[in-house]
Amino acid sequence: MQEKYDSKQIEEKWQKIWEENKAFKVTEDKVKKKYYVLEMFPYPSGKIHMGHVRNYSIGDVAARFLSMRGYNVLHPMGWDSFGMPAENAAIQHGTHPAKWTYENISYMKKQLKRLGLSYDWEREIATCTPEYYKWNQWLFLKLQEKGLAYRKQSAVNWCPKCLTVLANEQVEGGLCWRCETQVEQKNLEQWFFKITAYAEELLDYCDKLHGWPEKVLIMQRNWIGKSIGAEVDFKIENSNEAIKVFTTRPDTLFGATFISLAPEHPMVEKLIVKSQESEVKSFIERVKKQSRTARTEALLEKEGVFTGSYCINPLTNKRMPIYIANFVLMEYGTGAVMAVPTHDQRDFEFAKKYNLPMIVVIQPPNWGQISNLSPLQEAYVDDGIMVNSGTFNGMNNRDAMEAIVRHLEEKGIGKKTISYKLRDWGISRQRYWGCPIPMIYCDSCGVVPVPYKDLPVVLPEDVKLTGEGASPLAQSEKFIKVKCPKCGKPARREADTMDTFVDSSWYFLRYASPRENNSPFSKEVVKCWMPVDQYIGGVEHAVLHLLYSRFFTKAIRDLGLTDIDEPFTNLLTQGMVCKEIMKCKEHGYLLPEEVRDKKCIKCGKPVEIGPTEKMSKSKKNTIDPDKIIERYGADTTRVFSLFAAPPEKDLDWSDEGVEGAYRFLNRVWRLVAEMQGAGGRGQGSGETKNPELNYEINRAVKKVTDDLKEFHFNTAIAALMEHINFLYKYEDKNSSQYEEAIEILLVLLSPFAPHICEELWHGIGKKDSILKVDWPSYDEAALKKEEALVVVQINGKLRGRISVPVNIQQAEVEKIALSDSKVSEWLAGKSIKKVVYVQNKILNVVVG
RNA sequence: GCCGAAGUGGUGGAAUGGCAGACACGCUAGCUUGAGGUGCUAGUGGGGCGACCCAUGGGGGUUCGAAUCCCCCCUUCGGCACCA
Repeated sequence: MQEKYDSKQIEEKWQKIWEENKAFKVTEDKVKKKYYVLEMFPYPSGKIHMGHVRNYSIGDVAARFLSMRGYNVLHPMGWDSFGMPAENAAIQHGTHPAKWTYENISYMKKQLKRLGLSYDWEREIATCTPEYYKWNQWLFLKLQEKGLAYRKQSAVNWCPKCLTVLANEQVEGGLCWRCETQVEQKNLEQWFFKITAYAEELLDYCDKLHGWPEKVLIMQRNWIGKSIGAEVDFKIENSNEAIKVFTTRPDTLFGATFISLAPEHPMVEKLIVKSQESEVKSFIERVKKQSRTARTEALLEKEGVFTGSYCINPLTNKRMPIYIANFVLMEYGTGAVMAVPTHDQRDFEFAKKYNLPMIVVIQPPNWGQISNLSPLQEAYVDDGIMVNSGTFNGMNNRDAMEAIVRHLEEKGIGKKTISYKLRDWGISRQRYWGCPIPMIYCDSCGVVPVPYKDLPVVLPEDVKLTGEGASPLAQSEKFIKVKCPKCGKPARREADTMDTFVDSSWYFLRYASPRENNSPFSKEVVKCWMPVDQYIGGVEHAVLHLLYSRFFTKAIRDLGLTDIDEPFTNLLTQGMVCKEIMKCKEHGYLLPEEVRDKKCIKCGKPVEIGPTEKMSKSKKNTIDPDKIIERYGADTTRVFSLFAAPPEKDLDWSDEGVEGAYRFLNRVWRLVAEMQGAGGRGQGSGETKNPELNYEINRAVKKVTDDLKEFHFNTAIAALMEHINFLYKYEDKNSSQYEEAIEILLVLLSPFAPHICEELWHGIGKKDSILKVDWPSYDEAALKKEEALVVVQINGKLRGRISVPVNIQQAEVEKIALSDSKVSEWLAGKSIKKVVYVQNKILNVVVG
């Protein structure tokens, strides 16, 4: 064995051997229990970044650990390879998106292999291949048959930079999730997936996903946004029609004094009275020009205009002026709001501005004190007792809610209703590099699905990408022109492609049988592997990919293709990889090489250092994994990224920390190399075990095992460091027991640093791969000590430590403690009031 | 504004009711080395000569005992934000 640890040589050697031996190939197994470990597959953007390294290191340790514990582990990898960057690269440099994508895949795959990740590469998939996206199209057709994919005209989010429509989930604070451009509204005819059909089930199962972080579930629940209320009809004065309103506060109905409509409400036209016409129309024009973001900005001043029409409050029979208000959204509820200024802050502000009547209908418990405050300073939105509400007076408002709804139902003018914030998922994208939507438009037959036998609808290669105009596919005559499958007359293909989130909504199923070519996946094989036992990825997909995948899983189940309700049993959302930023007042963000002695090398001005932020190219605080692997090796890179912080927390990059991880592996190397150098290893027979070393071996096994089960990688590595520190100091290095301790060290460390452990494993004479070794078990008896260190407290303060035989009676411990000179000093002249003893741990003497 | 998470040495973090600071980084001293680096040994929360005292964002509480549980406040980060 070499004296010096040469990470590069070792890592290349073992990666080659593992590949040749197909060490990570996995097939279905009837005997072993399955375990499916999955990390979110990457978009092939060019190179992997530290976030990937962290994500995949976590997954790899989990996969290797479970595999050594006897599970049959499915651990696949692939590429989310449709998407805009490929198309943008094509526009800028003229490279075809396919070429760009496949080159990136090839480079990134090499990078992943250099990390020594235990993927079964025979299961690799790429969503941009016709073999994959054929099944996207197939699933689309199935959903369309079931009415879960449909086409409609509606206002949609348009990103002017990406030149495409975005789903609601892909707009973050009014900005495009990808490029942070202000999103605009456009009225377009688009394809939608009916995710709202699953709103209730998606919400319901949030309570059953015990293996998910509560944070993610809360975000999903909020996104679905269920609220229970009522729909109420407000009859329009001098008309037979009524305005339907959704309210979560039917208890305040007696206090409703006017109605607010969204500017887009379909009845607006009919309600405008001649005298108000010009004013109303100019208001609507003005509001429609505002972006949706501006309109949903909570700080925006509430504005409106009177239509001139009235409706009638069904309970009070009072006239209610009908207003159009800028803050009412057509997409939510019915696009019409019954305004109760006394018990809703928005209505309150609106009513004050336009001098509209206010009637208090819920009395706060402390009414006596605040009744003097009239006129009201703000709306009272909490619970109380009903007043000014006819026969409902005196009831508590919670009970009144139900009573009033019942009353409305009896009169046939209202009903209990549930409303959701979740909208259907718009999936049409006006871009080239995506999965074509398999639909045909025929002047005679209308919208016609592409027959299953004609799948896949292949992306044409001859499209010129300019970044201008509408869907690039529309420009390809060859693609667009098609015969109608029904009547044979000339027809046009759909020119939009699917949102790439469609591709990633079921890829985890494809891994089970990646080469299946009669269906998206083999039903039987999927049954063996699904659901994913452990899913790992960034929290940024909390309501994007993770919600879409849940929806797809349920829809696929209802197509009869599986019987799985939820795709991911356990979810780990890892934190971001951060590093401090460096900034020069004149030159902005600086790379480390642009800073010398804390000064900018361009202008010599002092550089501001910190705070730490998520690594990003624009902030110039990234670290290239290639460079770290080149210098320290994959094992060090992996160990550092797992040791520096618990997986769900943000990780602060530290060059010194990497050095520390490297030092640790070097210590492991030297320790084993020295054992070899010493030549003699113990005979093993007839030796008596050293109790301290025996304890240490079992302690390490237990600690690392327990920590790995909980994904506490940082403390597991710390335990291994303690183990090696112990072995460095241990004197009898020629015993077979010491050799056992070394073997245990290598086995326990191997999921984290597989290459060095494999090399050393063979170095100490083992013939089989360390991958095949069973995870060690520990001897509970060895962890029982004969003596226990009992801490003696007096009034809760530490006053002494005594060593006692384990499990002796409290009285005995007290006797020993009280005879301890230090303890007795503290007790002199005091009377003992109480003694608390926790076995083998602590003795607390309470004195007066 | 609402919801959530977090706040512990110079730093990353450990301890989820029982010895606060495991492990690592950094720093200090010594040894090794021609030197630098590496490696090894020892030390390292603050205060005090000391016995000891003080310390887990701040304040209160529960408990024999609180970083940990409860209440109030402060700060930071994340998510949602006119959703009727």
